[in-house]
Amino acid sequence: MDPLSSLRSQRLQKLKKIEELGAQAYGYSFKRTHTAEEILSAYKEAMDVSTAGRIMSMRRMGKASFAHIMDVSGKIQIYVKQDNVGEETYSIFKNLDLGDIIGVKGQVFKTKTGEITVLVSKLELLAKTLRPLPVVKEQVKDDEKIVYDAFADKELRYRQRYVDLIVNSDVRKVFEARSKIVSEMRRYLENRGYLEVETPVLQPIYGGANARPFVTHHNTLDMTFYLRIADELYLKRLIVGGFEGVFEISKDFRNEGMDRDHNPEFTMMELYVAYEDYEFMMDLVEDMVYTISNNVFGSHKIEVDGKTIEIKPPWKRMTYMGAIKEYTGHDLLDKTTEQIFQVAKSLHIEVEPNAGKGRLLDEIFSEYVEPKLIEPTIIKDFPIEISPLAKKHRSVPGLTERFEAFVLGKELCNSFSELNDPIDQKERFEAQARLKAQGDEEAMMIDEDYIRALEYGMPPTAGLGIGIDRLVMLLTASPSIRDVILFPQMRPEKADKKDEPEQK
RNA sequence: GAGGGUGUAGCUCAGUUAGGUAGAGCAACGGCCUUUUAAGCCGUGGGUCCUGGGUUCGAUCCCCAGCACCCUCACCA
Repeated sequence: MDPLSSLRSQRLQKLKKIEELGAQAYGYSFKRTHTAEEILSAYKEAMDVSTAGRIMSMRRMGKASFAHIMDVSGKIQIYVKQDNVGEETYSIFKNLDLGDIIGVKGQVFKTKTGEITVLVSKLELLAKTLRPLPVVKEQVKDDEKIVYDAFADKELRYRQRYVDLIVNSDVRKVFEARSKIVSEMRRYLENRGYLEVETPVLQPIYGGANARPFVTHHNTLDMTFYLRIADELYLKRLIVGGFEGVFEISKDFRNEGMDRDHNPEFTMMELYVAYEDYEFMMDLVEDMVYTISNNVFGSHKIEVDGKTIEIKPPWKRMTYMGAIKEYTGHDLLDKTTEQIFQVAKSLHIEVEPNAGKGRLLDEIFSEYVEPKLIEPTIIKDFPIEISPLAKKHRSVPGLTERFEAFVLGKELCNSFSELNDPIDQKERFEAQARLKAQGDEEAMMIDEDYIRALEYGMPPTAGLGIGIDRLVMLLTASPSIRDVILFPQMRPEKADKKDEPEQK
């Protein structure tokens, strides 16, 4: 027998003993009067409480034992004494393991060492564990938590997030923060009167971003659908339809590489506001991120790698070309493709010989500018070639009214004055189609229905897309997207003999 | 896609300097123990050393291939 199943069978034995003692191993409900944290904060000598949680540590000394049980609020120590609970319950207790979930009733007291503890008078098993929990020990010293033998194997933590959440309390904090961030964002947008809507995930024509899609098939219609790569084109159809402020918070799917910043499915918030432009959106995004941070963390500073990032508006603003000039010394506005090509070469950027202007600029920008944008910075007026859905700049030819905000060298959001000229939009789509024909798998498809919608007239509109995962990474100082996604995408687990159901 | 790293007990890790099938702490099991607290004391059990090949009398270790995860770069928002 392998060791894991021997640990399991020991637990199965205990389960049997407990049942033989007439107790139930899997309860139906348990009425609590206090959470662990409430007991600590409401402490009064001899206060009666009823609380429940998972056994995280046990110190047994013959006929009396201490244990800590943990619920969502924290940990509380319990003291189980045979004289108090009776022999029968105590023998049940002796068959409990770390990880078991129990409910207890009793009076609160302070031990010699001053720890608030429940002196148990009644104990009920609510769920018996069959698998051993990773044993993590903690010691609190001068407010600093020292963790011994932390459950640290990232692969196991991501694959078995339930275990990670049980033993690594900071993990839950990240996801609680994530939930609050989304909820604060929703409230922020609703307070401004914008309407949350839902648009299709399954799309016959994908669009709104440059990315390769997931492909699927509908049986009854016998046709190909794509999982959306963006919500954009549907949301703007709603602006055509007369809504004046709509947003959607939802999953997008991109069939691309996975790394620290990319998960195949990720959460996006897109917002469209009629009669506004990108300048309006710059102010909005600054204020929104600042407000969310304040409301969730009570702070507008972020500590990362020993750096302190101030996110209070106003953020630094630069033009795209201005930023390239500042960080490379080259003024590329009004330059020809050939001239830009030469500059790229002189900057030691590898470029394909037939790369277009937009591509060249994008390479230079990504290489020389992006990594420098540590403090929150808004970069505006992007080249038209890489902005097929953005409105032409009102005064500078070749540019669009598009901006992105960067923090810690990474993009935080993407926004523009939306292109509402159907003829211009059609030409942009056609340019994309030519790129696609040349083999650019990420170029956009022509969406005739979207053009038709624009032909009915879309008011001037400001649009914004903000990646929720990356915003959460920023605000929680998480180094990997996998740390802010509960169940990140992983390669399938190898079939593990140990995990096969036992034959009985 | 390229390079590097890691993979040993349920968990965290040693180790095999030079090839002879392996150790610690915690957890588990048994005994003693009715206010302890990262680990009370004594004892016991527990391993396909990631997988598959090769070299060898013999491989956890050396060689080759593969898999998973991590890091860097590339691709990519």
